[in-house]
Amino acid sequence: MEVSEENESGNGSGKKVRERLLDAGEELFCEHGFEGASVRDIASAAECNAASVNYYFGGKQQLYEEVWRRHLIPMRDFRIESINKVMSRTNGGADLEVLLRSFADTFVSSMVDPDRASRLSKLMAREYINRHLPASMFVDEVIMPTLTAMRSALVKTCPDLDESKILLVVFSIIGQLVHLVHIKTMFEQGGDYLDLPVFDSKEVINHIVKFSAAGIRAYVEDKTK
Amino acid sequence: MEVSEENESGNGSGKKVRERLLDAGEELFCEHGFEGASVRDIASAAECNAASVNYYFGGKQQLYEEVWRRHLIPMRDFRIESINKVMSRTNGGADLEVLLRSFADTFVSSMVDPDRASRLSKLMAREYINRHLPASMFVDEVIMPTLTAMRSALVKTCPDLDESKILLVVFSIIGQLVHLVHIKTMFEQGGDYLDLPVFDSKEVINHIVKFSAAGIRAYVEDKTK
DNA sequence: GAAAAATTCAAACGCTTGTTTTAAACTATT
DNA sequence: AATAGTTTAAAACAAGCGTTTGAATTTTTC
Repeated sequence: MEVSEENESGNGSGKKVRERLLDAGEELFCEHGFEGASVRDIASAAECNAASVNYYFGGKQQLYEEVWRRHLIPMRDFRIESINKVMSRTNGGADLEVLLRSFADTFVSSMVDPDRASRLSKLMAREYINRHLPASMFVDEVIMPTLTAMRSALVKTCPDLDESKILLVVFSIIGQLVHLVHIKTMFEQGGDYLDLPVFDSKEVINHIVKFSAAGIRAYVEDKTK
Repeated sequence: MEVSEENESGNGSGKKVRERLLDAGEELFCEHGFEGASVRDIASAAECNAASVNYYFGGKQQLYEEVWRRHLIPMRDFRIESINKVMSRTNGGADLEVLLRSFADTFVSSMVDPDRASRLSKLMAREYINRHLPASMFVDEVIMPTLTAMRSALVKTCPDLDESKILLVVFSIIGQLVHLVHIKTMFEQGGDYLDLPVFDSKEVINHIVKFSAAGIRAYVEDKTK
């Protein structure tokens, strides 16, 4: 009845069921969301029985949380590291545009592993809007670290930016990025949006950087006057 | 077996079932989304039998579309009218901030009827991300008219703004507004986001106006140089 | 007022969902 | 080889979904 604790030693070739379930769960949760991915679909993608989800994780919800847990800390570290890299490269007085582009890039492809690069960002964009993780988990591990890292980077980059406005500024940037990811997902999943102009992600990110930099400087100029 | 066509004369006091279903459907779809609102819940909110949904509308999907259809044209007209009002008040050379504020206000409370003011905007923010209407309906009746009205208003307000950038600019504005509505909804629906800063809608709209105006002017200045 | 049509309602249908059960199969230890 | 512990798998379960049915009721029509 109890799961052994020493089954993390993958023997190289064929992964064990628990890990296959995590992989399949990640794939299907990212693609179809929490409700959209059924336990049976996940199990059959992992080539195992549906009951295994409950055997290994105790339920669908816990599998979902476990899928996140695998990537939360690497994601957070990757993000902070990427921000720090920008900050150190320019000795604190970093270029605002460079900072914003770095943040946008890591947001849209928020994993080190390029295979699941854009996958997790879809899941995150969903999670921003339809919460399925415990609030504490998403807020503590994703939102707050992001906010904190961006806050300190922004005050260094724009010393004249009022601290009370940083939250709003980050809100605008994330709002645009989430929207971009959703539209990307929408187009990928098909549907006939033929009369709608196509979005090129690189072009949109260029725009978000420029647009947001100008928006931020509007507040900076307020203070310098 | 056929529905009579002359039951639109509400006799003042108690509405007929068909209309009660539309009202209840609107309420529950807005609050819990398409999948989140069950036919049985809607029927019991409308104080009628669940089978009536199929009797009057042919199914849940058609009820959902009918809920939209009731408000799409008024919504579109209200929006365009609101934009036109701004444009005429300033004889074409409208203030960019005034235009943006008007658009943001009508987006967040996109109905004439103040009772369902913020309700429909929730539904629309959902629909931007999880499509349940036929693509043609949402694109033709919501996205395209919005885009067209904003495009022409923007070219009048900012003659030096490159037309190719307008789509991106509108994308940014809508991304921020959708994000605002979702966060508003999130907070209203509870959950313990106590350590997260509270958003004041008026303050956020003020910010979006200022932030976006600066973002737009970044492109204008490009061209004037 | 009777016949016809429109509407309401409870019940059931067929399907999918997440989860539990139960027994068989495998794996390692003694 | 026997045994105990772990893992798999098919089947069943209970609950929810949208929808259909068919009979009862109300309303309209003649």
